[in-house]
Amino acid sequence: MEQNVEVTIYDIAKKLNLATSTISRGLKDHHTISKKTIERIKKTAAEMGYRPNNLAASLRGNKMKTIGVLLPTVTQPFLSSLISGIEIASQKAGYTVIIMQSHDSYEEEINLTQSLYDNRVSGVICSLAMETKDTSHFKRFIANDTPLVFVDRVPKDLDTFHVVIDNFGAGYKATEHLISQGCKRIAHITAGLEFSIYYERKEGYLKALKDHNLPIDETLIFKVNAVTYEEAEKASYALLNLENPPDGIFAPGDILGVSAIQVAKKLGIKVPEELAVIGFNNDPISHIIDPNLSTITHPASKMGQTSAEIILKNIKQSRKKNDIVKQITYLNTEVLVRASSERK
Amino acid sequence: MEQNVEVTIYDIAKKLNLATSTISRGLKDHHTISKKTIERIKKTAAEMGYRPNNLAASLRGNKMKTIGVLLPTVTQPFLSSLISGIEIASQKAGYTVIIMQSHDSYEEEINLTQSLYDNRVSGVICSLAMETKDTSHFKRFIANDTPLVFVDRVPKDLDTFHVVIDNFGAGYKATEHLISQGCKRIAHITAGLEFSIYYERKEGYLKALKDHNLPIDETLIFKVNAVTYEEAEKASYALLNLENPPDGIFAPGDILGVSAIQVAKKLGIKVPEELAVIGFNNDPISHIIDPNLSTITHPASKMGQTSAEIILKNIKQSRKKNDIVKQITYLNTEVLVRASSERK
DNA sequence: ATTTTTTTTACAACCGATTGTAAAATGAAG
DNA sequence: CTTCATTTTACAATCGGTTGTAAAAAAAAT
Repeated sequence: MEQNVEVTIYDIAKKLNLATSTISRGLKDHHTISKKTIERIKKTAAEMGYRPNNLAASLRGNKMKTIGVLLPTVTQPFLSSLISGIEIASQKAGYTVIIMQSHDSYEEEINLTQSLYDNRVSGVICSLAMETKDTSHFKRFIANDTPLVFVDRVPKDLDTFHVVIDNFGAGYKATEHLISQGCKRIAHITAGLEFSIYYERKEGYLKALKDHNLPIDETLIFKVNAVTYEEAEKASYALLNLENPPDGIFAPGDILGVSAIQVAKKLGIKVPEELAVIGFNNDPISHIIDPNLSTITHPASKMGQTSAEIILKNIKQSRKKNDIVKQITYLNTEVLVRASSERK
Repeated sequence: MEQNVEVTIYDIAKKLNLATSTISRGLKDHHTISKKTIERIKKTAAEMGYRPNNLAASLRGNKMKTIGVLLPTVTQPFLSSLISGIEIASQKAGYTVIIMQSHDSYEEEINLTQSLYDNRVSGVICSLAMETKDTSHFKRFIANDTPLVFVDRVPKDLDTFHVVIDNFGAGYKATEHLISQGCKRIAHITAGLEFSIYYERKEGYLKALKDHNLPIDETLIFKVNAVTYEEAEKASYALLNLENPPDGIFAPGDILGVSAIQVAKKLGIKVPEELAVIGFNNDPISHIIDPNLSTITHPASKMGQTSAEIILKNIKQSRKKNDIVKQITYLNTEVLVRASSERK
């Protein structure tokens, strides 16, 4: 019966009559080890079924080759694509990805932040929980020189790396598109806290109205408590049942936009003729709904890759403090015109 | 300027004039440490900003408190829900989750398997890549007594834990439902390798036809190379343009079902009157498409939680070999009847 | 053949916590 | 005041690599 013992570099050293340091260096092609020895080492290592122990290797540097990812949830299409992007970039660099879900809870976020720290991750990528206002639980990483990237939902008060889209600009573009289709009364659904992504999208919406000399009607702005189908439906009914209903809706999320279309259909309102709708994110549902939902593309996977690359780039130069105090990377978004807003 | 040095139990020991072993034990309420001392230790630990080092703690046991998760991708709704379930159960137990994507590649799966091993994870949850036939790259975990759970896409030749649904039964139920709605010529789309989930669903379909004395028509069975919209569309056109077209389609995935509805609409075929459709998974798109797609529920999050719980339960009893050689856990599925298949 | 240079290998401390065992301190019983 | 039991704390090895430095071996130069 084969003993279930792990092969270590000590075993290889013993077998080859070499020092463990030689094995360690040989395994990673250190220049001070002769090619012949390297070959011998690698050959026997393979024969003996040796597998490196990342734990032991990481202990000295006090950092795992791991990137911690802290998100509200993993089930939203945008966020799962984000993970995918992070994972692809990390995998390439030989880094591993740890995932944690805050479920949009501030409390959980704090705990998970500690857990990531306790695991001595090399870097952290985070999209903030809906509830989070205070971000002092991240300071430990900064003090520790652990690269920290906020993506999409970023804090406004922390000097770190941000990877975002121009939410204001996107809101502006979306609204402008509806205006270009002849909309005069454009409704908007909003969510979240002040200075959140939704806040900025709303600001873009307001600015576009102003720039095109359209009046701002507060009754056309509805705030939901969460971006769910239930809340979305509530919002849609509220807006479409107004005495003076809108002829366009800018929904800052595809769930909201899809819901608007569904409710419009139920109420016998023709989309896009009587109501033009544009969403946000380009989720799969946006091209399933009939008519297909116009939307703003949100480069999820790309944002993930970019975030991971920033982490990786800022890991190495250990010892010396990094000079970059804050860096905001903006990725491009586009208006994707589909049937729900296109008036020929 | 505050020095950026990590606080260790050595620092606490020095400050309190105690041995590091006392600190270590005190921190985890070991019974051999007096309550008074425990309190003192915890208090100063907190004051000094001590945070445990999981790396160091894990080195001795040679296992991180981490569960490795290896999936084809993380962006499919079913799989992201699976992750969510795994993550919730793990988080509760103080375990961390590492995610890796095989992108349905056998090669990548082998590499990632090694990477998980090198990270000394406590357990592995895997849904196999489409391509994978040989599963010897998992033997290392078994030899190592690292709990291994396959979920959804499981191998047929490895003695481990499986968490699955009854694909045969689900295929049978789906088909039977269509029959109950009066369908006589039921088409089926299939995919994947022999003995895959799709294979079993097809077997269920065939059995249902037989049991209801319906003829099996091979022209009504279409095989796609991948479960994508492009392939789905191809399949739908092929089936619906047949000389003798089907009056029902059992699609073993919602993408396939949605596509069938879309193509039917384009061809002017009425759903469900002329064509009843049922999908599989209960993805979000299934209740966005008009008419809503009937489907088979797939308890993704529950499967994830169950998998994680099996891992956790089988981690502890280290040393002694586990007696359980193989265990298959079946979770329930249900036929979710919606408009796409309901004929009043 | 001897010295210098370069290549190659060995030694040993170190990373931060865990844990078996021994020792010391305290309390109870005689 | 002993003696024995119990509680509490300390010592030191251990986990598996990494790495600075010293030493040995081989190659090149004189």
